[in-house]
Amino acid sequence: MPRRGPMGPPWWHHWLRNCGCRITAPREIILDILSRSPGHFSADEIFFMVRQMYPQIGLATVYRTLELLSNMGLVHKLDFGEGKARYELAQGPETKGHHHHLICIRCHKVIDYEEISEKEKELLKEVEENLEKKYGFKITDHMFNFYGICKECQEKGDEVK
Amino acid sequence: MPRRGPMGPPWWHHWLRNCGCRITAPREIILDILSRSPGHFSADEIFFMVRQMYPQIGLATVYRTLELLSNMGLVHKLDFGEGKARYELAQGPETKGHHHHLICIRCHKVIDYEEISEKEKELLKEVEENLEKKYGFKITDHMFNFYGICKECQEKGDEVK
DNA sequence: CTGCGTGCAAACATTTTGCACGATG
DNA sequence: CATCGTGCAAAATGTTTGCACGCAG
Repeated sequence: MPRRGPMGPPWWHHWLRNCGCRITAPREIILDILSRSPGHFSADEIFFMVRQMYPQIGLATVYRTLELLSNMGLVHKLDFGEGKARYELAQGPETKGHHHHLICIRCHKVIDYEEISEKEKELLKEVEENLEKKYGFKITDHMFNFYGICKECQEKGDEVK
Repeated sequence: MPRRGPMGPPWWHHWLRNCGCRITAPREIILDILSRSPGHFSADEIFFMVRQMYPQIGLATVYRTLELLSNMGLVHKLDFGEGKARYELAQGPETKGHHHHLICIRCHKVIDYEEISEKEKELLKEVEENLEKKYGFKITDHMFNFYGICKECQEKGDEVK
């Protein structure tokens, strides 16, 4: 069921092979679902989505696959302070390639924003290059979070109890 | 034991009062410790540090206090993918006010970096103002993470197993 | 045919919660 | 002196692991 181009294997096959990993149904289905679903999903949300196409899957496999993909840099493991991780595709043909969030520290609402100016893009590239040089890192991705209090929570006042 | 200025109460008293919270020994000690310890600490690391000054403290109180401080925006709850949260002071007289991390997706090593150019500072301020206007958020903090593969892990090759 | 990957269930770790007592303002 | 906050222990939750079977390469 993975969506493919006019023909040939899905784009992620070379990622898996390059890492010495086998191509299996659970991996294909998880990647397929992530690649066509924008947003951040918890492991059990992914579990339920995958189960609809592949009912015999186990939750442990979902966790193992997500960790694998995360170690490959294909998937981004996120934490918004809810006590469980969330995941999103980090790399892919249709990925915009940046993950910028506005997170409310009271209600944990998350807003994705996409706006990014040319100036920012340039500066970002510069910063990444400096970091790579200085620390010997091979940077594959980034995530910018802004924390604050959302409109609704501001209206509730400053009491924190 | 909290370190105070020449006289008068520690700087965080007004934060607590402003939120309608009482000033108690556990809260004072946790804030005191965080404010003089740079770095990111897990709940139980903080628990052990606090216990040395205040042995009767319970781990639950540490969690409750950290959540409180996090909701106030005084403390930053971080997740580097280790399966437990880490905390650091977000606001305070000596806080540099930015939390920028370089995170290895293989070994989860975290490098804090402090370098930030004037150009970046300006742009950041601009971006924050735009976001506040556009989404009605009151931004209190931010965190920038760059993900990649550290020098050591690069040497181990691409196999991810 | 040789491992690697999977499903299941049990184990683990961290974090949260209920309750009765004690401290704060 | 009325609550709010705390300590303890138990519970809940999310995530990891051990093992035997099955499939990819």
